[in-house]
Amino acid sequence: MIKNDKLKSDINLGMLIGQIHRLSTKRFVQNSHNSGLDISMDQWIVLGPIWENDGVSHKEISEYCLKDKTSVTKIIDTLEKKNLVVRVSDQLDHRVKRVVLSNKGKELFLQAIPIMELTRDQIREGITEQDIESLRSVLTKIYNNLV
Amino acid sequence: MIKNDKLKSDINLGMLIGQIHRLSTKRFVQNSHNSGLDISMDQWIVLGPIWENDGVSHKEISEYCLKDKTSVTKIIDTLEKKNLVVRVSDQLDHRVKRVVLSNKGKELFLQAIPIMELTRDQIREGITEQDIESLRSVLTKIYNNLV
DNA sequence: ATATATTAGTTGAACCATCAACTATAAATT
DNA sequence: AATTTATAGTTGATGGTTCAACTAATATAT
Repeated sequence: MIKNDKLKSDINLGMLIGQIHRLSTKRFVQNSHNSGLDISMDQWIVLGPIWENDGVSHKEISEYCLKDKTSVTKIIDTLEKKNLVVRVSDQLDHRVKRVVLSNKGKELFLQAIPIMELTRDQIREGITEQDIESLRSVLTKIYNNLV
Repeated sequence: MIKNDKLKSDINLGMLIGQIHRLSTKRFVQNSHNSGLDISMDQWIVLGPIWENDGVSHKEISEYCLKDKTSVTKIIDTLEKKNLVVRVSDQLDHRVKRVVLSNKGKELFLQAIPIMELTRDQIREGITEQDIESLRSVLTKIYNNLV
């Protein structure tokens, strides 16, 4: 049953991607926890553009992180609850909200950088730069098929 | 800042994988919906081993699908609510629960197969078999680093 | 044979994703 | 200038993931 085997192999590829997504997220959170940091993968991802560009809007965060605006709203809700960021209304366009890092947020982000690097090294152990580039290339093709 | 660029590129790779995971899931659900089927990606994934091997246990589903046992419990909860499967206690080992497809479940699964194939074709458009094999190879290495 | 450890599955809480419907504001149309 | 349309962000509902703690049953050790 060639057809069935094909189907199965696709399913497995999809499950592989899903599992890697889950496991790498989990590994980052575990590494953070082992260093006494309380941060989730998605919180880290959303903090990134705020760190790079203090006062960036939800929409910009959304585009940068490839996340839905609803998800961004909710992650910023929890970041705000944890006093890591503050929302500020734009003075010119009252629809947009700009997000600013608190000192606590800056501190956390700085501490999380080496954790991210550690996680990357664990994920990439024994994998060549060529492998990574080939991975990135195929993933980009798939991404473009889906966008 | 070589170091920062490296970090950024890793973040992007992780976000790319996350986004592909989300988008392909979304595409499958949309395609299903367009054909009048009500099924999520994870429900489809869990139905797979039950279809292949009627009466398979939670643990076996969990291993096959690379999903946590908690997730499996909850997905089967919703499958059962939708009358697609039934849980049956094992007669020898009273800890294990075996999951059986209902007729409605069989019917849905059969209808979903072409949807999955369509989704695969959309995802793989313009991508060679070699690309896929190289993708699978690198993903497998990453997976092994994380397990 | 009894005590201990392991295994299979469940529950509740916290977080994230998606959808649809919503508010408020700004931009475009006429 | 008034109406319509588009944009930015929020809310509530449903589903999936993880963690930690739990129940119930089996397997192991002494």
